[in-house]
Parts: sequence; C-alpha cells; structure tokens
Amino acid sequence: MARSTNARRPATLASLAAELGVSRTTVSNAYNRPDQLSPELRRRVLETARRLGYPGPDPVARSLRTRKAGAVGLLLTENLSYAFRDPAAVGFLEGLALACEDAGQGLLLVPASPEREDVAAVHRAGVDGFVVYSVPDDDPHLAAVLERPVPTVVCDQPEIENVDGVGIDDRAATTALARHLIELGHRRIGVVCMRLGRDRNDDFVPLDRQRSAHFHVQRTRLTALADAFATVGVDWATVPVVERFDHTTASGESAAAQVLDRDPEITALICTSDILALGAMAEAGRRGLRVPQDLTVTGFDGIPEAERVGLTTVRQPVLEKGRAAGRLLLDSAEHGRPRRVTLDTELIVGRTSGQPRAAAQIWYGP
Amino acid sequence: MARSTNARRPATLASLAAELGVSRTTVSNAYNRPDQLSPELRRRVLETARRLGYPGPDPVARSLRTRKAGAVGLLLTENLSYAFRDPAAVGFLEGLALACEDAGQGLLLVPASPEREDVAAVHRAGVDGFVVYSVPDDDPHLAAVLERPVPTVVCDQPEIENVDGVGIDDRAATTALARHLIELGHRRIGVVCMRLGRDRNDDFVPLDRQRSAHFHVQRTRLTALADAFATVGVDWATVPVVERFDHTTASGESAAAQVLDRDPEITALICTSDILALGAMAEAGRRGLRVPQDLTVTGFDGIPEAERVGLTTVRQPVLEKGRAAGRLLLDSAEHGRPRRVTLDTELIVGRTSGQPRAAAQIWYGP
DNA sequence: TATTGGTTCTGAAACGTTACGGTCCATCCA
DNA sequence: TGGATGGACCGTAACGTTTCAGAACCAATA
Repeated sequence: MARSTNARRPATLASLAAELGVSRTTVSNAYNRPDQLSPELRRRVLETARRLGYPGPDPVARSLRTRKAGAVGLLLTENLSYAFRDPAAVGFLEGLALACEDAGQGLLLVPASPEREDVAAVHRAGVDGFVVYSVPDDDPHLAAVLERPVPTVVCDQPEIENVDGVGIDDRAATTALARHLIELGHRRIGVVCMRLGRDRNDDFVPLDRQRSAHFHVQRTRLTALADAFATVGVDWATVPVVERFDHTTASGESAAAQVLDRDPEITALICTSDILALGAMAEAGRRGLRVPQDLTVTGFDGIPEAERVGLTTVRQPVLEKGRAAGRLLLDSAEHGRPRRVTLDTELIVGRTSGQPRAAAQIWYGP
Repeated sequence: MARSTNARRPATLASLAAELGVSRTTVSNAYNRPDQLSPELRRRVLETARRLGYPGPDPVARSLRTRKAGAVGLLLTENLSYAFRDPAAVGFLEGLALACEDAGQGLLLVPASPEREDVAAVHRAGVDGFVVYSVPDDDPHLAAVLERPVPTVVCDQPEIENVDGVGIDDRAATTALARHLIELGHRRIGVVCMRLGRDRNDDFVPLDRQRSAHFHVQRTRLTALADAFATVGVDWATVPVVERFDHTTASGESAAAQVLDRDPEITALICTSDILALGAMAEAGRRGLRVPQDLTVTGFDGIPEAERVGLTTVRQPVLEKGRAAGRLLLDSAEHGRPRRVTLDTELIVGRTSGQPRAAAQIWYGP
C-alpha cells in the first residue's frame, strides 16, 4: 500500500509518484514544467510532496542527468588569508561573483592551498567551468583543472593552448612605471616582489630565479624593469631584488628592510604590489626616511588604500578583470575560442615618487 | 571490437572497463582505492585512461552515489557588491573559507540577490550544508534552505528550531555602547541603521517598523538602545532613526545628513555599522562639525579602517564568526544539536566620542 | 464518420558512478 | 592433505533525476 508518511528512507521523485499513482515524469514536470500538466494535478503533487516531506528534486541527480552543475569553480592557490586581505584579490572575486550572479550561476571556491599537493579537490568539484587566478604555471592544481573536460579561463597567465585568458599588459604597464622613475632621475633602485614559485624563498633573488619564475606576472614585471633600466645603463645584476612568499604588509616591511640594509644608497624602491609597497613605506618611516624626498616607493594594483596615501602605482581594473573572466566563461561557445581579454591600466603618479636627492641637487643645486 | 581512441562520446568508467576487459569496479578502485588492485593493473588502467582521454571519475555522478557533494553553500542576501566592500563581511567570508579549506570542503556562493525572488538557485545548489549570513528572517531563500534536508548554520539570527547558530550578544554589546554615551552625558541622539526589511525604505523609521524589523541584529540593537536611553528618561519616540538599504559609506553620509537636518541639536549619532559611521563622519566634516567636540559618532563591527580613524565602536570577531559557522556545520553529528555559539565583543572607546557641548559647559562652565 | 490537433500523461532509457556482498585462486600452515 | 587466510577482482543494484517518443483521451473540424 501507500508508504507511511514518515518513511525511514527519504522521499524521492519515484516514491512520490508511486504514492500518487502517477508517473515519475509527471512529478518531475510538476516542478520543472508546470505547463505540462493540469493545475489540479500539480496542486495534488505539491501537496503530497509537502505531506511526505519531499524536498523537491535532488540537485545532484538533476546535475547528473542534465550535465549542468550550475556553478563555476574558482581556483586560487594563494593562501586564502592573504587573498581575502588583499583588496585587489577581493575586487577580482567581487567582479567574478557579480558575473556569476548575473548568470544565475554559483561560484565554488575550490579548496587548494599552495602547500597542499592534493589535487583531489579539483577532481571532486562539481562545476561547469573553472576560473584560475594567481597560480604558478607549474601548479599541479592548474594541470588538474586543464585535464577536466570543462571550459576554463585563466587570469594573469601566459597563453595556454585552447584556453581563454584575461589579463593586462604587464610589460607595458611596468615599462611606463619604470620610465617615470627613470625620468625623475633614479638609477640606483631596489625591487620587492611577490613569490616567484611554489617554494618559499624569502630572500634576494638571483637572476636565473627571476628568469625562470613560475608566476608569469611577476616574471614579466621584473623583465620589463630590467629592460627599461638597461636603456639608461643600469646593470640589472647589481639591482637588489627581494622576494616574499606571503603577500602581506609585514612582508613588505621586512623585504624593504632587507633591501635597504644591503644597499642604503638606493633612491627608489619598486614593489610589485601595493600591499608590499605599503609595508615598504612603513619601514621607510621607521628608518626616518622621508618619502619621496629620501626614498621613492611605488606599488602596483591601485587599491583604495594606496590611493588614500597617494602611492605612485599602476591602477588595474581588478573588478573588471573578475567580471571579464566570468563573462568569458559563461558566454562560452560564442566566438571562436580561445579568446583573450587585455584590460587597460593607468599609471598613477602620486606623492610617493620624486626626484632622487642627488638628482635634485643637480637640478636645483648651485 | 575496442572503441576508437577518439570516440564521439566521451569516455566513461564503463567504456574504459570494456576497453580493458575488466569490471567497472576495478577501474573505480584504480582511482579511489589503489590498494584494492595490483600495481600493474592499476598502471594499465591509468595509461588506458590517458589514451582514451578519460578525465577520471565524474564528480557529479560520484556525488550522487556517495551522497556527498564536498561543498558547503553560503547564502547571503546582501547585495554582493556591498558584501565584498564591507570588511566585516569579507572577514566572515575569510573565516568560513578557512574552515572549509581545513576540512577539504568547497565553498559555494549561492547566487541570491535581495531583489530576486527566485529561490531556484537554492534548490540547484549541490551542497552538503548551508551557512546563512545577513539575511532577513522572512527571506524566501532562507525558507528554501531550511526545507532542504541538509544541516544548516545561521548567523546573526534568532534561534530557529533544530538549526545551529552563531552570533554575538547584540543586546549586551549595544547596551554597553549606550551606557558609554549616557555616561558622557548624551541625551539627544540620532540613529543610523542598516536596512530593516526586504523592502527599501531610505527614510525615517517609525516605531512599529523598528519593532517588526526582519533583520534580527538591527532590531535587537535598536531595542537595546531604546531600553538603555529609557533608563535616563529619553523618550524613544522622539529619537530620529534613519534607515538605509544600501550598506555603503555614501548611505552613511546621506543618512547622517537626514538626521542632522531634522534635528541639528543632537549631540551623538549612533550608527549600527562602522561603514555607516565612516560615512556619517564624512558628512559631519562637510558640515563643519568637529568630532567629537560638536558631534559624537559611533559605529559597530570594529573593522580596520574604523580602528585607523579611532572610531568608537564595538569590535566583534568577524573572522572567528565565519570560522565557527564553518566548524559547526562540518562537525555536524557531534554533540546534541542544535548548538549555539555566542562570541565575545569588546567596546572600543576611540576618539570619536566625547562629552556633549551642553554637558561640557555644565562640567567646566562658570 | 473520419481526421486533425491539442492536452495530459506514461514507460523506458539513459546519466556515470560507487557500495555491497560475494567468488576465485594461490599460498601457507599444521 | 585439509583447512584457513587474504589478495584480487567481479556482478548487481542502486543513487534520483530528466528526456523523449509516444499513448490515451477529448473536442472540434471537414
């Protein structure tokens, strides 16, 4: 006979159909295609569902059948804490989330910390596509994503065959920044950059490590700086470049200290992110160095806090980057793939860059 | 015969098994339980998989079978933009994401904007549980979540039968803040609060709307303020309370303006969030009102920027709140449910609260 | 009366996987 | 030599849904 109301096993579409004496199709239609059955029957189905405690079609079973998960996976191998504390990353996340929301898609944060070699989370993610952000090009998680038979969009990565991409022209942006410093007269500089690989190296960076860096963005910026300063005769091998694994202001402080200890004569400290630059400014202050009179400091990203303190930096549209990544993924099957979106950047000359002391003396001196 | 390497239909566990002449179980074991088959056979399975382009077991089919999605759903009906711009919300998100990552679980942002009545996204979410944050108690999305047969944790909500909860003692925290202002001598005050319901009402809030507010947190804070000031004879009906739907500093500015236009005599402006308070301070500055000499401004949350400007506020451990919510959800089946976690808060007396002018005159006057 | 057309509902076949309870066989020990 | 042991693998039965081609019915049309 009919099943008891509080059956041990939870109600399913089938049990509901049996209870009602109709086909499963009809029950399914009651939820998904109300026009396919009479209002009266639909009412009965829904009421019986309530009575039996049937919560509606199981999302996973539906996904299996329709081959749609209704969600986009986000892979970011930055440590979550650093990611959420970096306004640039949060902005990216916001843009991506907005694009997903517009399309009625969920956004799944895939658990993949940089230390964890375990790629299982990528395999387990029930998603219709992936967005990859801030990941070294040799990351096993990235490889696992690319093996999955779903569309993927990578951000700030070198071109990958058959994969859409979003990014900025890091080389041009960095070159513009370098030119600005060169024109001001800086020749002795130091650099603070984010991590260049999956291994931790909180120290000076030899040339080969710079060239083989697995973070495309960092590698490109270092190369662009080297090339730009080479045009005015700076030997890049003599430029102190310091790397930090953790992306925090504290990292910026200690890195700046490391550079300044090694070479107190530098007149400009170029940081590859605003977060690092803010830390560097704190360290400069601690040493009694006035910015920019005694030391020029620059960043990259254009986060609100950088704007507040007047940091000289390169603004990039982080929110738009996230949104573009989402759109690219969700509009898939349009246009000939792969596609690549390059967003504009803007050099922001703030109050933290000025002429070096020596140059100033030449300029205004006797 | 064996299938062609580039079959039209993508390879599956079954087709792989057929190709190899083994059972599906064995192929499954090759991926999930390497100890259940000989290394040699496993090698063959994996190699054939590569050859046929089999990407490994389908995550959705696996979820269906195992009844585990490996992800937690987050429902927040705040507009995404406001959520990502509010450091308190980002902190919560960070804590929750950390808890999920620790457990190897994904975190799914369910697309549910406040305007959208469509709860389909909740039904479609393939998750093992839900965390609900910043949602009015009559939100249809919340109702849809509670109908799903998965564990749920609600944040900043009144107790729901059989549902775990995380929150702070809003009443006690607000009372402490009110006492602080009362002791300073404030009697004529104004209030700026976040939205009280699903409808937009960017205006003064009549008493009945205050009492029937669907955001538990806001309702509790207003009630606590009313009760505290009643003890010193303040008639709450005369206190201007202004509401803003959007949670931005711009909202704080315009709300403060609205209050000050109505009652320029107030000596303190109590805001129910730091974001609103920061906006209020900007508006005070615009009017030439010195804080705190001419106007005391207070917030709630204890976000970093509030600390930077020395805002008087109540600090709550937002990251811990998110982490606790995640832990509660993922530790399910422990202890007798439902459980409730109440986190500590701290009154931070900053530089934005002081004695009112009138009181100061009485104090130091002739 | 036969035909058409529309609505309402059905039955069976996927979707791709893992859990469960085995069987088979070689080996080991007494 | 008999019995026990354990490794390697298998077959079947779900998991709960959607899809698709039609069947049954009824009313209206020619």
